[in-house]
Amino acid sequence: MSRDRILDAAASVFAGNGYHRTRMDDIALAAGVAKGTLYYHFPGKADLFRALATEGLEMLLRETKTALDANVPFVEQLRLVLDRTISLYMEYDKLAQIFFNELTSGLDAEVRSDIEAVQARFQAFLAELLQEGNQYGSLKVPYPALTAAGLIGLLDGMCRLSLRYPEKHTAEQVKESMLALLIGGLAVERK
Amino acid sequence: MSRDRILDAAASVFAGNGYHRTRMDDIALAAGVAKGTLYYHFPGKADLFRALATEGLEMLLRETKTALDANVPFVEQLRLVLDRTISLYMEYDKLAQIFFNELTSGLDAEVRSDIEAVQARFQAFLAELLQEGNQYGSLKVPYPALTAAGLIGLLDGMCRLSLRYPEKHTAEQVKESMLALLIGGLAVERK
DNA sequence: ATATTTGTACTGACCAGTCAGTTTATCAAC
DNA sequence: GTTGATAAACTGACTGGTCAGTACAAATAT
Repeated sequence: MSRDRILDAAASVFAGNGYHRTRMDDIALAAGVAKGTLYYHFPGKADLFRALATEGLEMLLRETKTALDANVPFVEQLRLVLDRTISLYMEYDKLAQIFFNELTSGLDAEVRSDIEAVQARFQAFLAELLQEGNQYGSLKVPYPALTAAGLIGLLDGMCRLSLRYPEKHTAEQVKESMLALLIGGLAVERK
Repeated sequence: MSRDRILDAAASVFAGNGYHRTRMDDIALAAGVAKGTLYYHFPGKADLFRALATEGLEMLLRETKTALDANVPFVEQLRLVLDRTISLYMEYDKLAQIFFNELTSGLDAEVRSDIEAVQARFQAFLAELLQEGNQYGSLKVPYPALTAAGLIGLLDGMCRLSLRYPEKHTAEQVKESMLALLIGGLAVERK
């Protein structure tokens, strides 16, 4: 099916150039398909992007959830989830940056809200995890939703730096830094 | 000078609509100035945006640096800096989101790199602060640059959520959550 | 005199989206 | 298994709107 070829091509072209700098003609070219075919499968550019983004984010959510292991302490669960998320981010680097960043800007409101909905589900998933940690007494997180949003940003910021200067910071260091921060904070001593 | 009026207007229009959805005519209208005047002062749209972004980020950097107080423990210094940064973010909310997010996407490479340079200076400033904390034995941060990048993302993520749902999360809660995380981490117990 | 500003009209590139038409699969009926 | 018919998939030249940037003569500061 050429619909898949289109999505694949769109992924790499969007990833390489960003939403606005990507022309429908580019995608058609990359997919080895006529421009009209794009519009046969998708109502328009925004919808194509939406399909791509939502499917990608769903995948991230699914993959991350499977990393959970209920037979393990909460802090360890958090570690597993972050580990998986960071790995996925690194693997689908360009695309990940679009999901986490480009969404904010420039898209028509209706399309954006769809994508934000999926993003919100990922955030809610993290928040819930933190909340459970609170209940089981393993964590002490005053505002889980806020913290979940922060975690995503934290992850994004670190991964982005690591991707920009791969020779300076490996994925392992990202995981290490993040975990250290989450578990014990930055300070040497507990007051 | 109408150059300032233009920058002011550009700030609010860019902030409201994002870079791509902002027309030069809009800015001219908002500034109460003829379109030609825009081009009298700035070579083009991208340059206008660049001027705005770099000046804004310079301001952030300057303001944040003045929040420092050398006669105070490092953890407290960190608190001061974050406090100031979060306050500024909240005050210039729309603009801040552009600085932190829109920059990544859609801009021509030459313009973007200018802005990224200023952003990098802010990041470097934070990294240096962390580094000093390490040396004085107050902090234990394995990779200051990485952590600094993460902190910016963390801050951005939390502030964004707080701005989207102001009734749910106040600026104070953002500061509180962030500090709690940075000082002690999420976990209840130290291993 | 020079620098700045205005107003309006214009140009030209760019690009999302269209559409009339062609090809390819599907499936019956003889 | 060939024919013919109907739909599904695909094509690519073309259109139309948008918008950055230009032109320029006249007005107004400085």
